Amino acid sequence: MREKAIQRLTEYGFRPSLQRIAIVEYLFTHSTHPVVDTIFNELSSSIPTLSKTTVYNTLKMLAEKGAILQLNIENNVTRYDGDIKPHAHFKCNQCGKIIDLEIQGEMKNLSIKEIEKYKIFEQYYIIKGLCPFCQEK
Amino acid sequence: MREKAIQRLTEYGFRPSLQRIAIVEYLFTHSTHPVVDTIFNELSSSIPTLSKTTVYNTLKMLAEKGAILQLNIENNVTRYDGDIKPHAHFKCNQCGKIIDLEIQGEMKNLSIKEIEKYKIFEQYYIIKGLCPFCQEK
DNA sequence: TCTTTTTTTGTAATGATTACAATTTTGTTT
DNA sequence: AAACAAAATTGTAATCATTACAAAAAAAGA
Repeated sequence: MREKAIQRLTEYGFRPSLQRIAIVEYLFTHSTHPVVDTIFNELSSSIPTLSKTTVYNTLKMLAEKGAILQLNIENNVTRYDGDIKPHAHFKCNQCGKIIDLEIQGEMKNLSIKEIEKYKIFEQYYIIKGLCPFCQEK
Repeated sequence: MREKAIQRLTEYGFRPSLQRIAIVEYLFTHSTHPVVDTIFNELSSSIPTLSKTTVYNTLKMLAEKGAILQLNIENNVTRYDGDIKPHAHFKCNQCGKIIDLEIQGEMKNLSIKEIEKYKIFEQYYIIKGLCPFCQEK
């Protein structure tokens, strides 16, 4: 997993520093759409000098170039995802849980007018509503 | 447009108060994905007693029930959209502009596994990258 | 009209994110 | 290797959108 993290970093033109590798590796091993605070807390034990600013900056930087996905599902927290294949996220308005929904077939088949003129770094689909469990109040 | 706003409100079980009508009507007449501040400022002249909290609360409430769309494209501002047909938004990482991208064909054709178990209130597609203009640096 | 409920309002607090300058680390050149 | 330059990291302080809360106003019901 560490190797994969290094590969992702270099592939997108980032130097694979200790901190960056740890952050990307964390995303690869936790498909939980973690927030900055969680990532920071989890990594602090292995990298005691780690600064939260570094986590913020690194994630932002990586997302801007498309090396990871920045998910703005709620309006108060930013979540991150190491899986950059286009996919969908369901947010339950009741219990707040965020569920990955698998998309069958190619999401790229969405025929968007003149999409070839745009250079795409990130893309994702957001669905909000009530999850099966919360529907039975 | 005022009538359409009232209709949208009652349709989703909200009482059509002066403030609510104005807010929804603003969204209907401005497909610019406005932020709370803009809406508040624009409406203040016609409703001098309007409170920003009302704008916040109203928009949040309406979005939670699917009467309008809450767009969390950037991680620092929430935008709103009166158009609740599923559609896509492109955010240019360079110039920051948000562009509506028309989707041809039914977005609902996205075959998501077990989607019928979920009750959907809001859904939208987000694409980030470089717009045609910014690509020529 | 009186009472109850709903909506709106204003201020104060919260908390995630960023700005910034200093420090450390890494890479390069002589 | 030492010295220098560039890049990355760190910590603190500031910013600012959003929410909490309680009071006031408006609307609905009796």
